[in-house]
Amino acid sequence: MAKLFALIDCNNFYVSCERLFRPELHGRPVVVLSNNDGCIIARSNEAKALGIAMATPYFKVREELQRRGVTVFSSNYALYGDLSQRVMTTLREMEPRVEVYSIDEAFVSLAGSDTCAGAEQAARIRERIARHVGITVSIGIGPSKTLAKIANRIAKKEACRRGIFVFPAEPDKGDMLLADLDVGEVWGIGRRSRAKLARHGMTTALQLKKADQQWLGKQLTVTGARTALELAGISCINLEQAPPARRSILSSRSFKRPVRSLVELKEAVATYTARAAVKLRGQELTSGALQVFIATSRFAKDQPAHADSRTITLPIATCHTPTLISSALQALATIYRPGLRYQKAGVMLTDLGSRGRRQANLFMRPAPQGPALMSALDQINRRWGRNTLHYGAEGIGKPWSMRRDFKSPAYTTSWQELPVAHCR
DNA sequence: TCTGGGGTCCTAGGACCC
DNA sequence: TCTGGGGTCCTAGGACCC
Repeated sequence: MAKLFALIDCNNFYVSCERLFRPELHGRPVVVLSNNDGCIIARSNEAKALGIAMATPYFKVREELQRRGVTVFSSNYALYGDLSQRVMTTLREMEPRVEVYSIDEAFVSLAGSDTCAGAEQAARIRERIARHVGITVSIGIGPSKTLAKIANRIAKKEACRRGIFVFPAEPDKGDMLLADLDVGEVWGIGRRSRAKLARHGMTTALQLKKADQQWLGKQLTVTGARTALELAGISCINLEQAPPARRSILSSRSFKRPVRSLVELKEAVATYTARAAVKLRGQELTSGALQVFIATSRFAKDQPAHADSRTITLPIATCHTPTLISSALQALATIYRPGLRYQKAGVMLTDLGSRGRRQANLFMRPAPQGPALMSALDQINRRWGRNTLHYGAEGIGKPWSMRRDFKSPAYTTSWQELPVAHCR
């Protein structure tokens, strides 16, 4: 059976989420910032038209945005995550084979449909998500995931496509599209690979498609060779309906302002560890090793730069927050250097295993009250809000915690912040 | 003052074993 | 006056994605 994929991608997703509750912002320029209000990571079409580039540092354009009447939001992941789930649920009601690829994208297998039937189904999906959730999506269809991605770009860019584009089956038509596409726009070809290919005179997707497989394997490893096959319509990347087991859990943040003292660094590391542990338990996992890292700013050229990390293997795989915090603080103490201006810290949990079957340690016994205590803590925080109960080690004032000056309310996930409709 | 966070996969190279 | 070869496992670093 011939393979056929659709890529469903939410348009300007974070901006669309914010606009759902601020309808007066339709037709106006809007941007959403990354954590710590660092960079611009989502733009409305109007903002794109003003020439605001993706990933621009906010502080560099703050005044310009103000002058041009651009509305600015801090990231509100509680809101985006919730709306993402609604989009995916709607999609699953219509399609049996769905791979959720990111917060705003999903692949669907249309194997067995011809492209015509596929396009009709895409129109129904698009209409239903708009009606049920209020989010507009674009849909690209192709014989491989990579071509579905390219089709999606075209669906989004060319208004005449009405949000849906099928990659043409006729080879010459397809090649014309690929000849027009910068190779750096192809899924899987990043900045480095693009530069490398350019050094060999290859700049378009069509050239990549026609490149010699062996040569590609040597230059870009097997992944690059696979991408070329995908461009030729030979599907090499399968639909992953069940998400693969997680291999690591990371919690890290930049600070609002540089941190010098070990005391504050300890608070931050304890906070991130506690947050990672909540994620760990949420997925019924334990961690066998933990890595702590700290770094100064990459951009402060006049300051001494330093970055270091330390990995600790835990005696027993665990999801017990106090155990993890004490290991993390131990690791931190070995890498901290006084006198530096640290900009960022993080904690990564690795060597993850499922909670049910973990290797015991002959010489140690897990704290008997641990699991019950952790689950009580998680329940209380789920019910009453994330910081209802927390560890003393996390600190109280947290003067280092990230900047979020323009955050919208948690409209859909907090009773206190529900929008209120006024009737007259 | 102010430049995100959370992931995965692949490869090279070292350690170690027989 | 010579320093094999094959295999596995682990880690660090590079590259990519959204």
